Amino acid sequence: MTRARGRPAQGQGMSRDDILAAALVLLGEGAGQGLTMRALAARLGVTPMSLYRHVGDQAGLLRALADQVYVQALDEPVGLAGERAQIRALLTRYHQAVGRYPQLTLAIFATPQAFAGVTRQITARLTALLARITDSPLLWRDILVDHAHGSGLALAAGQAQPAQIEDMALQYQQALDRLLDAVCGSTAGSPRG
Amino acid sequence: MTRARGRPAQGQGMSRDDILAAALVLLGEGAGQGLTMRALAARLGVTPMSLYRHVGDQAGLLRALADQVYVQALDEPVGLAGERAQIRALLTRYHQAVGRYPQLTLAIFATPQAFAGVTRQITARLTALLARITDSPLLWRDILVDHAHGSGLALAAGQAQPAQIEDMALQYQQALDRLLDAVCGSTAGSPRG
DNA sequence: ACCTGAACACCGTTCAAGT
DNA sequence: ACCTGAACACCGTTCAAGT
Repeated sequence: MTRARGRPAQGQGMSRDDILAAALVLLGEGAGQGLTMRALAARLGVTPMSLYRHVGDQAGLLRALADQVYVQALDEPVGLAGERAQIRALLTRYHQAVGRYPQLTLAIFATPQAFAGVTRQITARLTALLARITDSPLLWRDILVDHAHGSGLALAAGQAQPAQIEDMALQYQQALDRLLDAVCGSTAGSPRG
Repeated sequence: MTRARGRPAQGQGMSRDDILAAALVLLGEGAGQGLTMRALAARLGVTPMSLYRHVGDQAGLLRALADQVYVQALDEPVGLAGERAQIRALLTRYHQAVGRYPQLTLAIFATPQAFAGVTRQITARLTALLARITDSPLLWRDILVDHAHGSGLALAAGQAQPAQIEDMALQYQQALDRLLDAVCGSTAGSPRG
């Protein structure tokens, strides 16, 4: 049951990915206030301190988790024509990630050092896409990202049941469509939006 | 220095308002990860347990703080004609409150039991106002509230300096105006928006 | 290199006093 | 009614081992 004291045998040590996977399971269970280093270590059958070699500290763990969770928003969708459709897909996937682990999103907001690099990639791509359909790409980028965060965090406050999550996703898409209408409508030169 | 052990003399005990005021000071200092019962008690020169008779538990404290901070959003503005102007004033004040103590907002999202009653009043008034200028008041209510939350919380992540806060307020107003354009524009029957 | 145990400085909260 | 001290079950993290 308890692990040997010294260096583990070849292939017996836990990997960084083992830690991240266990952390996501813990977050997925919506366990209490969420993720702690000690609870995570207990689930892995390991002392808390052994985590530090792999993830740095708690902020490092959160950052690694954010990277892993949010990177899926950047998945290339195949055969999606038009900036609007691509923006829609990008934000829908990002919102899905934010809403899937609201406790993680909350923890990241409370731990600025944990802000993921992949988030900057997402906003950069979003800005580039917006620049092609509006004169105010930065303004709309902030609006769309802030709205996605607020909508995703409402899941944390709502103690969302799995059934509600689908509803929330639909509601988000509705809201997003209205916002994209506004983005297109706000540009004089766009061909009918 | 240290307080007597028994019941304090007349008028010597701390009041609930003393606790809330000290908590806001603590939050305002952006102290570390924020508000703890023990740090709050230490600032009041009191043992942590003495707080519990006044505010219940930590969720109760957060709820009381949220009520006190967010209620200012409901201040009646004098001589503000038109639904749009009233919505603008309501949301601007709400966003100001959310952004003034982002740590509090974050803590409330993480503690759903702490959700303030005054928040429901704010959304109710917002819905009533929206119903008079759009066919989809609930959809736009969610969009506007989620956006205000996301924008306010960005302050927590950004470790905002006081100077930046003014900029953020201006940026929010710009964004809000665009969104209100969209609200008005989305209704066929409105007289030119 | 990778894990352990003990330790330090914290948490929120309950409970039995004390006046 | 209102505050205290001791206690319980937690936190994140450092440090000196152990293999």
